[in-house]
Amino acid sequence: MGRGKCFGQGGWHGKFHGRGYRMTAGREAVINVLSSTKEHLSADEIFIRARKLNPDIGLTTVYRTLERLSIMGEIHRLDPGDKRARFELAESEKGHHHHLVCTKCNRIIDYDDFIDDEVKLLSETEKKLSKKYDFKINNHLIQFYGECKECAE
Amino acid sequence: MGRGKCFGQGGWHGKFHGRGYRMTAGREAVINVLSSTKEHLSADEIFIRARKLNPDIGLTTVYRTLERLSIMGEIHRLDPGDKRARFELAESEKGHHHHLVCTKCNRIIDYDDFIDDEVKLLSETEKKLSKKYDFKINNHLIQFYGECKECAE
DNA sequence: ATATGTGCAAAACATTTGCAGTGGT
DNA sequence: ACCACTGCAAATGTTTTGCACATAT
Repeated sequence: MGRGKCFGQGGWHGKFHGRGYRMTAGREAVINVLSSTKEHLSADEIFIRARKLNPDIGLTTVYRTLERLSIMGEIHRLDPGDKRARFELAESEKGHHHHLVCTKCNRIIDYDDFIDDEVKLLSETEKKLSKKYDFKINNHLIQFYGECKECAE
Repeated sequence: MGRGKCFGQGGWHGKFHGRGYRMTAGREAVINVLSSTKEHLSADEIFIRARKLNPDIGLTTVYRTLERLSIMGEIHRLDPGDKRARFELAESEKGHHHHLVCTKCNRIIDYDDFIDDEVKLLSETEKKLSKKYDFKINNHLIQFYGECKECAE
């Protein structure tokens, strides 16, 4: 998106501005938190870390920023078994991967092994399903559930 | 509850009894609700329907029954974007399928087309992942997100 | 200038829990 | 008779909302 020299790192300013939204200190803090970790953080955990970067930020802003980013397709929202949503930067930022979810401790492990075959099959399936169900597919979620090695009994 | 001489339909009585749990009127109502629909109902929706079968049932019992059934592996818990969990009988009861989730209206469409290729690839992947991450995989969730035809703009 | 973004406190919401009583085995 | 199960009401924890003010463009 060649739009000159003066927009912030990662083009975030442009991503917001281009859609009629504004880049603010609060949003920057949330994005920096998400950019600097591989963990899958909840809104509250993001809030705690973001406050270190910008002590003025409120939890409400974190929620609203996450919603905005989610609508923009820049983050993915994960809903594991426990009832707090978790968030990660979308694939365009971090590389495509799928998840192993531990049903005991709720840990989420990313994997990107064997992804190529999966993605190939999935995109064929997407095509067929789109046609058959007249459904516009934007995204997919692949998760395996089980017990991680720490939780194995 | 007249269950005749042996164990009730579907062997539910036996499934509970065999694990040291009891079959009760409340549980029967919840199971009958789940058995008689293809929809993905929330706890509250199950409660409303179960109350028609058994007016004495309480919402708490619905939640506790769903948790029990989930632990027993008899139902799957789905966590779509909105924040209420939804439930469906496990594959052993209903046939294996995957999901299309509409991000506008939260409708969930089951599909079982093209499932064979998917399942084949998935079970190979499961094997490799289990070994590599020392993770005991019990289940998987495949969902495509997008817009259903009613919501297409 | 102006509409978008914000923090705060209160509300909304699904889900869980404590407890005393009920009921399956 | 025993202990799992129950409903109720209250508690919990997350996410949302109303509002007056602040701020990016």
